[in-house]
Amino acid sequence: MNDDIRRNMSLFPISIVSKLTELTARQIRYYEKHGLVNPARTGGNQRLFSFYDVDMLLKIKMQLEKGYNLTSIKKMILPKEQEKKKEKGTRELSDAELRRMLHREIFSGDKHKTPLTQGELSRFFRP
DNA sequence: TTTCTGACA
DNA sequence: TGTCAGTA
Repeated sequence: MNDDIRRNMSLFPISIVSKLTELTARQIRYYEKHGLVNPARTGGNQRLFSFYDVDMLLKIKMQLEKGYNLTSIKKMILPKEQEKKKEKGTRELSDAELRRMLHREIFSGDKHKTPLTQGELSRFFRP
């Protein structure tokens, strides 16, 4: 299995993505409506987000914190999304490492909350 | 129980 | 953007 597949494999529901990105489900759905992310759907019409989507949301959040409004961000990100999908990654990632990291992020009881920031996730694919 | 869509404030 | 309703 290569990185591209892993990156685009849909894995988590909105609740998980919400925790990972610290965005509300409302915001995530709103961004999707505006085409900033394109999660897959389950048979029951549930959204399934991939690492790619999560990374994208983290970038959006970054810009938001920089003071950009959604429409500016949309113009910045939508064109870039096309380029990125063409990029080729050859890095072999450690599944164990990735799972440990995700497990910590997803199931950590609010004790040692370590929110992900832009790049934290993508570094597993592009060292 | 969780998520989904649409709608109002 | 938060939140409520009515579903699936």
